[in-house]
Amino acid sequence: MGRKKVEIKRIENKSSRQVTFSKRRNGLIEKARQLSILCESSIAVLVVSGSGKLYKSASGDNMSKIIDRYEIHHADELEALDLAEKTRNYLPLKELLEIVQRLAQRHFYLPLLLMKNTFFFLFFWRIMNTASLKNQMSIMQVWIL
Amino acid sequence: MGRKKVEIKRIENKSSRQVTFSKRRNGLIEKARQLSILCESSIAVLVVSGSGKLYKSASGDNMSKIIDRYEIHHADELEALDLAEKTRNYLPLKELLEIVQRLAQRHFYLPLLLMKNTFFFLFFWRIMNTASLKNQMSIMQVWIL
DNA sequence: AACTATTTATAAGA
DNA sequence: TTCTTATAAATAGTT
Repeated sequence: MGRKKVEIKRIENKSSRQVTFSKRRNGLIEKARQLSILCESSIAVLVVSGSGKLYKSASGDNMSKIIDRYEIHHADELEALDLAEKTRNYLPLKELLEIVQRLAQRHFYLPLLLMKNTFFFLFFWRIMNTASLKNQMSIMQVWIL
Repeated sequence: MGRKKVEIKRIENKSSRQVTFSKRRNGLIEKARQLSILCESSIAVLVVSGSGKLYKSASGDNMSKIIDRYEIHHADELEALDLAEKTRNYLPLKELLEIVQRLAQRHFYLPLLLMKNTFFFLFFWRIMNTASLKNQMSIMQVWIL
């Protein structure tokens, strides 16, 4: 799609890498916009450059809603919902914590679990060094006012 | 890029819309993969079809990390960081709650705020009927064990 | 699911 | 950089 065929591998020259990044990033976002309109769909594109700068686009719906949709469809969420099902039968706290810890290795937060007349929030904070993760995990019970 | 030039507007014919959706969706994800490799970047693409089916791709890094990066860069997060700045000076709880409530209309959760030697989690649960949102919002102080 | 005429994207050059 | 243009790549309509 240019004067020469390019191999898909890291572009070593920094300035051509930057030029290509800019061109193709715009191209990608434009393609997303077109697909969104042509086929009535919602599309989120998140691009993080090598230097950490973020470029984003959301077409058809806003970013938060598209990401929410992702979270809902996420396989691990299904696991969490299954967990919610189990907890309705008063899963022992120990087992609950083990499942949470497994999920915690991948996610920032976990969804609300509704048990009897009480909401439980399972949450944790993922830190750079996960060694002390276990100690930073908590389960909190919240009563609806 | 085909036998005829197409206008960028909703394709009315359902079956050609589906065919185009499939072709262009694959094209988009392939473009994302290429950009990721050529320019050493991380790219997430989330596509929600008209019927609600989700298609996703993450290149260069995993989806959770890219979305985390988005959350960090998110404008509202800047607002939250600004909030964190303010709270270092012990913003009255009432004002804090008002800001949280504003943010709460758009987001499921809010980031960790680090204040003094304590972590505060600001969080809420967004429900279908947001009428009673205020009552379901909480601020919790968590001590690192 | 392939094919191919065309349009579109873009690599290199100006 | 921004614009141009030759060429590769994507894809619309067809089979």
